[in-house]
Amino acid sequence: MTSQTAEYALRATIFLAEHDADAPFRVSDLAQALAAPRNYLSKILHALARAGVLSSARGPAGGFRLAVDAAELPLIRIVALFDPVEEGRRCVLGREKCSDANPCGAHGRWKRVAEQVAAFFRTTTVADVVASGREVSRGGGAENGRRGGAAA
Amino acid sequence: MTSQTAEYALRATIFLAEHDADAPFRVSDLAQALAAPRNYLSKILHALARAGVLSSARGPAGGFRLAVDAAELPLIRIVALFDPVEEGRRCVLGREKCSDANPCGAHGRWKRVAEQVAAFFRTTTVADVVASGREVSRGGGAENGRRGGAAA
DNA sequence: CCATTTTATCATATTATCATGATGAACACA
DNA sequence: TGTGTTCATCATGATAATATGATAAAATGG
Repeated sequence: MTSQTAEYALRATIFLAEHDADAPFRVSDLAQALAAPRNYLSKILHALARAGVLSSARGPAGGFRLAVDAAELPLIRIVALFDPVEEGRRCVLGREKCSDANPCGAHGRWKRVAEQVAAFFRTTTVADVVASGREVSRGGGAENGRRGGAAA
Repeated sequence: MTSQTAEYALRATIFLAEHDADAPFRVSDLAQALAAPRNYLSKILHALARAGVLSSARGPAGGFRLAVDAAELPLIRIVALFDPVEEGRRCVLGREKCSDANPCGAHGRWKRVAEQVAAFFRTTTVADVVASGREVSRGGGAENGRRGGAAA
């Protein structure tokens, strides 16, 4: 449904929102926490930073952090950077020109479903996901912290 | 949402259901009608035949035709041959183990949407798509026939 | 049996996605 | 200034999806 790349981006952003700390997170820490390839994730994080979703800083005490309010950050803003979400409403049958005016046989039925998918990404914010996650992990949590001062 | 391959399969099957004729359709004719690569489509049609959705015959007067009642043929049966539809209900965040018991923060919201998508493929039949297509093309159709052979 | 028509299949090319390793460039601090 | 830390970027490889071209195998009709 979404590419591996977009999933890494989502998980990284959500992780940063969950662990809002004083210090930013390094790529290595994020890569380990998310079980994602380090340099690959680096490129993704960079793209998120360019898009204004994250902020990045180099050098000691550098790293990535959330640059916007998680409650004002719908998932679509993250996913759309990597996956063609608008085309997500493309024709199920792959017809180039499938529209309300010139619909394929599945158009009406599919449109309703596709709109639900689009709405999910548009209306769900990172804060929503974080809240749902916390709500559920009552008592089970244990999400290891991993971030010392300089980690040693 | 679905792979190119699955889209070709859907369109080919629907085309055959729409143009139910005396004579079967050759790969070349289908490829041209669908604007799909010939040999690639051939493999796809073969897979559909092996799965019992189509029947195939070689030699002169050979080709492909629908092997089952279009009204008894849900789209899932076609798509599932090429795309991992069951995993389509996988976690949006790409977490390996995301379930009702151990959900990610987006699980609840996403589950509802994913179920709608799955239901679309399960409950929509090829006959439904054909019917919707006809209903719409009142007066505009012009779907060029292209098949000399029998047709008439 | 032979020639023709068609599907079936194989070998290979192309492209996009996913990933790794090496190097460059900014930053902090002694 | 210099050294080490970190992000930024480049070059390359691995893999799967998509596609093409050539050939084999079945069917049909002479």
